[in-house]
Amino acid sequence: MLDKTLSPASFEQRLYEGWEASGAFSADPASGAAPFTIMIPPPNVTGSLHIGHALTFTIQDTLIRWRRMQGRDALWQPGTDHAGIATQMVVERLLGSQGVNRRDIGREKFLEHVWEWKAQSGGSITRQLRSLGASLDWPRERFTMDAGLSDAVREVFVTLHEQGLIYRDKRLVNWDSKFQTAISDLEVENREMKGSLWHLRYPVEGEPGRFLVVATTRPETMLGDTAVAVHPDDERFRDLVGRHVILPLTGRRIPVVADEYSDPEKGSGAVKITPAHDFNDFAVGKRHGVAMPSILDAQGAVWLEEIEASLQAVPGVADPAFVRSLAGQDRFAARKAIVAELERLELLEKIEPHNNAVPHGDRSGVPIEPRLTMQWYCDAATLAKPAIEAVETGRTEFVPKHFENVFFSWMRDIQPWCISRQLWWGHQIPAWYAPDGSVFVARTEEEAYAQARAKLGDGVTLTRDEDVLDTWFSSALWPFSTLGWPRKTPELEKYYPGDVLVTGWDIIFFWVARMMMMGHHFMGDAPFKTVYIHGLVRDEKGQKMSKSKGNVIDPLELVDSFGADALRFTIASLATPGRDVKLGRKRVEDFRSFGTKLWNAARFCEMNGIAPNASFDPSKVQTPLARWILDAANSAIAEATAALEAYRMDDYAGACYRFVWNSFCDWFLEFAKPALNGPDGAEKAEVKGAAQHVLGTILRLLHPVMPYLTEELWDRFGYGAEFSLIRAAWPEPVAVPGAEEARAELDWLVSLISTVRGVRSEMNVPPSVTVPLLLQGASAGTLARGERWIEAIRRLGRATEFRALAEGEAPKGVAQAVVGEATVLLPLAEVIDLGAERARLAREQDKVKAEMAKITAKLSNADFVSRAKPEVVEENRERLAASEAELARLQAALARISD
RNA sequence: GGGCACUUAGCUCAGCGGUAGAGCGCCUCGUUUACACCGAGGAUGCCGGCGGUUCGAAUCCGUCAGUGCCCA
Repeated sequence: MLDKTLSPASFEQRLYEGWEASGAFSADPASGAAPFTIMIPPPNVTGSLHIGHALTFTIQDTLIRWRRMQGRDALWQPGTDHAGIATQMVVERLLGSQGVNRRDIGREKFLEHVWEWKAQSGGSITRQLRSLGASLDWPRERFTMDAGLSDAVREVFVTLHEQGLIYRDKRLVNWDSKFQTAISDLEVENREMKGSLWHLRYPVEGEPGRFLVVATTRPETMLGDTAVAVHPDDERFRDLVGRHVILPLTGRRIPVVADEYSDPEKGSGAVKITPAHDFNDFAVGKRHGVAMPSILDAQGAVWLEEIEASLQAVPGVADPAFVRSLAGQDRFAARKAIVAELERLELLEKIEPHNNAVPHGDRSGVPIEPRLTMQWYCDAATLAKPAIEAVETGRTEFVPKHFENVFFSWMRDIQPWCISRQLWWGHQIPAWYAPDGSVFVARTEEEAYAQARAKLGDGVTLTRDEDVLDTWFSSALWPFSTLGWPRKTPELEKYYPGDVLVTGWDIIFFWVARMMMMGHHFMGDAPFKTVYIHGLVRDEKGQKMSKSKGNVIDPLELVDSFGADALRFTIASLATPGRDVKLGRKRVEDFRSFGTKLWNAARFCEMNGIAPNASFDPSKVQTPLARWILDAANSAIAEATAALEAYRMDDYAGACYRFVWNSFCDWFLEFAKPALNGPDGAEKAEVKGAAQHVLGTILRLLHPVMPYLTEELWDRFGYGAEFSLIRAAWPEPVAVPGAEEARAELDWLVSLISTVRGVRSEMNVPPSVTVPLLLQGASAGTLARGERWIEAIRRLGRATEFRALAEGEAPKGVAQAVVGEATVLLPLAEVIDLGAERARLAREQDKVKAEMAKITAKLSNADFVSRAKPEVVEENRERLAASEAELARLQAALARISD
């Protein structure tokens, strides 16, 4: 016997372990079944499960479970990425708390600590995913630093290098001065900051007393200025182009150049050019061939080595001693000192308040410093081409489609991808340097030495590049590296390309773009056919969840409180493609009742001896009720399947919800009660047969989104062996004889009962009062139906009998309502207020009249009749006729009580 | 500054050319033996504004306004 209340905690863990132990999550490369593959976008190994994960993995698990039930050989590839910066940061902090600095213990020792950390606390997310019910193929779990995946990384690096698609270059990078490494554009977030615009006076050479005023948000960088740019059309500065100004403090003589980058509307109209510390200035500097000295070191402190030689004393303008005093000062301290010095020299024209977007490292939180360094780059533009083409030709499709624009705009303007990172944790770059600076890129050190000896002779000593690769470099290979590439494996053969990548729109550039670039280049095909983009989870007010705001909700806590199924069903119901999901505890609490409803319906079935019956044949059913519910189940199956095919989790959940609650519980079980309470016989047997069949269908239909509850009921009822629902067949519509007539009959019955209930409620008839239903103008068919359903009508319509109004019978004080061709009279002389009933009927009439007026207006429009589709015109004619008939019946009803 | 999305019942959102919907909330009623995480009934909308296309527009097109996001 099922418990009176549903308690998910009592079975979730047991079921998960049962599935896992039985191998239900495992793909089988040897099977002949068509594969269905989802590559988990590998979460960060340092991460723990947050609500955004719950969203994305619920969607993925729902798709995987559904396809598995459809008989596909489902592979859902689990694993984590090694998260270079994040992991190194975590371990450094840990060591720091023990007073250990990584530089003191050295690279090797430090990496031992990282692996130790990983073994102990890394990947807790994979354990947490289990409580969500995620049916990942755990024995296949991979980590981007695994040996196999590392081989893939080396292979890709060397190959791309050989092909000229990976190269070293000295360019500006986003430098994170906290972690002292280059980071990607995508790891930079712009923060709107209140700052200032400093207007600085640069003395014009050869014209004492004349200044060119430049406006800057970063006065400290002026030490590295090598030009001033003005707009070529700007009359104010035309005579200065080609001449020079004296850079204050350093005394350097720098040219005034004409460049369209300078915006005459902004600031003073003249802009200082610091090529080594600003991306725009870098471009201007390149155009004009000026020097590019760096003036900050890796920590963001003033560094004079590259400008020392050019320092020159200029009375009242420049003093090398002051500049030297700045050496080693932090960039922000230096700013203060420089501004003060300029002010003292009266070279500071003014300071304006100014808001600007300041780039910050998304992990370090410190302002990013553009820095000119030698790094490894990947020619992303070349790799992007086939990926762009795949989306253009529809070989890879985005759902929803408009996200393709985001993808295109990024991919078509993609910059060289800086792939080296000045970290210890990650894939060390397979490049070795000879003392003469030659670079040898090879799969192994031996190979590198072989190359080096061939070129430089025996006895050469190589040192390996200290840097590691961007974590995304290895994640980009995930769709094939996890399958064994570069080895040719059965898995690679069978599961590449995958079917769908599921991720949020914020990650299009990271996973989607890079996986596509590498997939096309190395596998000759896109890594997935569909990219399903979902939204981000926000709080109930639509705000982004963040620890600092304190508005995060913990999915594991929600699972504890309401069960994994409730959380999953809530997420599915709210997951409209591409739209952000506003989610709070309350929403999950509300949706929990759906699981309870299903549980109780099952419990009712159990109490009535409804049990799995394999010999039940839905094509043989006779009763309208069985036919009707089986037919409705067919519709639900069709709707749910279509919704899943279209990645509409909300529609899928909605279709299940409506069928279970509104069709199965509200009407079917209620209509079944008389038969179930009645004597054994063919009718009862058939109702029970239909009930068990439909309950089984419901469990299978809901399993992808509510795996635990459905499996528990499946097992308890004995629809199959323990833990077998996960592998049960996805329901298919069954042939139901006489479905159309059954639908007509049950629709009529529902309409009759609803109408009677409505009238009673409006007339304030207490439920304890039961009355006869007297039919005026009812057809023989209707009367026969009433006969058949008398028990249900009594029970649900609070009626004593259902019969035709006798000839000459004229009960006083009736409430009336039109149902189909008939009018139902409820004799309520004792309880009814005739005035109220008249008013009610008049309101009904008004409604019908308004409806008629609308339709009449349409039909009397000649253009409508001649131009609209014939079936639309016909439909309106029918509706008008129906309304006219209803109005006539209402008028008759009113007349009946008017005297 | 460029681009994208959104604006429908009190709230959260479906619908995207042919009778305005759901869930939650609200109001009324309810010990009918599955379920109060329930049942029955009810109210609530110039579908952001203005133009246009169309026989017909919440739905298509322009435009304006507001909101959010991405890129610069």
